[in-house]
Amino acid sequence: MLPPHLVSPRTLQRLPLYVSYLHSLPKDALYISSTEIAAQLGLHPVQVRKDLAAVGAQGRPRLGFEVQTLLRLLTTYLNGGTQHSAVLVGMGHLGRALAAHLGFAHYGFTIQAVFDNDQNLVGSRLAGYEVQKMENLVPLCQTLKPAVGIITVPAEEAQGVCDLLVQAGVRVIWNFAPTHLAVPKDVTVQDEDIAASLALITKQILGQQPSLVPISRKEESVRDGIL
Amino acid sequence: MLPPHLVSPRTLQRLPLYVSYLHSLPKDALYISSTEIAAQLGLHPVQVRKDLAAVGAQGRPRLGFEVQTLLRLLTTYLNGGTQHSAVLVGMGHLGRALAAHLGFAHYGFTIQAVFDNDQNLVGSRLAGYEVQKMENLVPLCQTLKPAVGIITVPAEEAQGVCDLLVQAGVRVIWNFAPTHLAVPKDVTVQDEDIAASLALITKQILGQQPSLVPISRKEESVRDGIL
DNA sequence: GGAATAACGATATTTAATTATCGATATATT
DNA sequence: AATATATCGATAATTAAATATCGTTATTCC
Repeated sequence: MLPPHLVSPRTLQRLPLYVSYLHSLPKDALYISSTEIAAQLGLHPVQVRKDLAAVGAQGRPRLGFEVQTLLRLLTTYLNGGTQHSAVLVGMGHLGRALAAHLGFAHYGFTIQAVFDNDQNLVGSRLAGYEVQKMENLVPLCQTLKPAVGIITVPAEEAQGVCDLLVQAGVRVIWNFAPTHLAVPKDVTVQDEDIAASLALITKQILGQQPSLVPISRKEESVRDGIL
Repeated sequence: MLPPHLVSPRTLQRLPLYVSYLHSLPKDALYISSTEIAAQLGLHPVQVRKDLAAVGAQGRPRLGFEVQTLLRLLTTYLNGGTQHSAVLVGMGHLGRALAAHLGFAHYGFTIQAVFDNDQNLVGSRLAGYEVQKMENLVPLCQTLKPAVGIITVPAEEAQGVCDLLVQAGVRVIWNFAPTHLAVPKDVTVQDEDIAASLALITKQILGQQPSLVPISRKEESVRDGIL
């Protein structure tokens, strides 16, 4: 019943994809098969079954998986049943987009405070949050104890902001600045590197790279049937 | 001399990381070793050497790799020596952030046109681009023939925009909307899924997932020495 | 009610990616 | 000039991920 304690990172990253696909299903759909999910998402049916098994889902022969049960399993697994707290530093366009987006609490995150060093922004309300001045960052974080610090400042300022967050006790950093951050080894940084994605895109354009979802000999016939 | 024609996706995604790290080096640094790069970026030295070898770099025993040569090899490999064209649809906060960001042409991309369906935005200049109305999308794309279509509209509108881009002949889609897009099989979609990243972040918080950069038995001593 | 079948779940195989090992080399040091 | 050593580059071993295979099951159709 309980999902195994170690789900591979690759599987983990696909889980939200299933959630979004399940949401797109007509309301009266009771069951969905791994075959169908795979065909729609361009994945391999066996991979889908393994991914779903990882969160403890079980299907029925000939029918597939119960949609609502599956959704529940996935979402509770993904946010661990609890809401996580975060602070966001840098209320430029990217920061505002993220703040508004994550504001949709169904991602399991709650933004507790947002910061910026622009005096014109400090004190104003953006995306529903009152922008705090940078001087408040360390003291506020020390009391709020956010689980994550989100960095959406220019590359040049990112390391400084990171240091402040670390100093304030934040141990997980989500870095959107296009630069590498040095942190103590008990702190983890997850880089959201657009350059890495661009690299893939570029190779897609040049057609020199294999597709991200490589088509195997066996699957070809299946995929041909999609469209 | 010429880089091998197939660089693995994982390697490809790390290349920009090396670029950014090399840029952060002091100007008078002539050589850099894979050992040092690995230590700073939290990677394995062998992996770094293999990655660099993939773009044709060669180092010197005891010294490492010539910084400037390495940078040149990486950047020319990454953008294939040419500039790529793109159009961007959706000039909300995310769209503006991307437009401004990619405007820095050193990513090898040129944004040819930006679109939005908000009449208040159409005609205005944002991030240096004059916002076009949606009606212009298909005809403009047919003449401009952009290599990539970037989608930064709300999830509900993404499929419609995607269909228009496909109709206009765009064959590579970079999708920032949190939804899965259905496309003909000669079109590739790269999803920039924030939910997938969030999934990793959440597991980081819960401490249930292995680190993204797992620490091997052998490397532990090296990493301990970083800080 | 019985046969046909679509889909599951478990196991095995294959492929990709990472990490380890080690000889060769060129620089620095004595 | 000789020696010690840091680093490379190549190959081998390991680990992780994806895909294939196949027996089982429960539904549907006859």
